[in-house]
Amino acid sequence: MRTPSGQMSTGLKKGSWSLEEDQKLVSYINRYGIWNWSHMPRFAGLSRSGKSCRLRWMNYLKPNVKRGNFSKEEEEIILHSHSLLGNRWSAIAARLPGRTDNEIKNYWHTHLKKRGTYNLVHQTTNPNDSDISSTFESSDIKNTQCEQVNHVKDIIVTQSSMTFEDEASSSSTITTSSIEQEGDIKDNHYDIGSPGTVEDLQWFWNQLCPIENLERGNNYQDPFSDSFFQDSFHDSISLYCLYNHEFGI
DNA sequence: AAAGGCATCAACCGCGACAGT
DNA sequence: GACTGTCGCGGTTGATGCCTT
Repeated sequence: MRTPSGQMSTGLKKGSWSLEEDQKLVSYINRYGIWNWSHMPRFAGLSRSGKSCRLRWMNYLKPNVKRGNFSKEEEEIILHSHSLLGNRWSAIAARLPGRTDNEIKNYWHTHLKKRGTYNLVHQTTNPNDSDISSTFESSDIKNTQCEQVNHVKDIIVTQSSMTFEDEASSSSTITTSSIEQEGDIKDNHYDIGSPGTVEDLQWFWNQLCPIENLERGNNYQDPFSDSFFQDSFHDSISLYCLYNHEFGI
């Protein structure tokens, strides 16, 4: 890792953090909390930039930061999320409690990037795992599910206003005119509830992921274009919530 | 054992978004 | 609207350890 590279011209230290610096930062934050990253280092007795302190805290010192190897489940979530969100590491990190965007980004570049897609991993590491793929054995089921996803797409595309609350929260709130017409809505909001289990999300991701859909064959229509996913508005969890509401999956 | 290449990952940097003045 | 300060994000760097020759 980076070695302590002495003092900058500004008098700020760069490079790896020492144990003493870590202790200073942790004890200061535990005592006074985080109030201003720019000014905090001086009060904490650190010759570091605010940015450096923030990064150190967020990626290493924060109590709930999870260390160690990624589990298989985490790996799959990263692959799925990346197929949907691209290099939006913070958004991906939001799906993995305890993991930081930096850690996920590093893990992607060092372990997952070369694998390409979730499907490749799924096939190579779970040759006998048929729980998800078996869902698509019947073309009728495929078509029905594809139609359902398309229905969700249509709703989204035709909405003039639609907002999602913080995806990390346990519930999502949607404001849409068509849902309001169909559901029991109060105050123009519809509480969808929990997005569901990991398995539910995996299934839904399978529905949405354009790369996987293409790999399933020409008769399986890609419900969304690539450009659709480039819009950060169309978050996968939120889409799943909407789908869940529409079809009660 | 030594040298060179490669992989890993903590940390840095630049930029954009946002809020306050 | 312009300016300034702060924060967060994503891309990149570079020191270290491991592996191969």
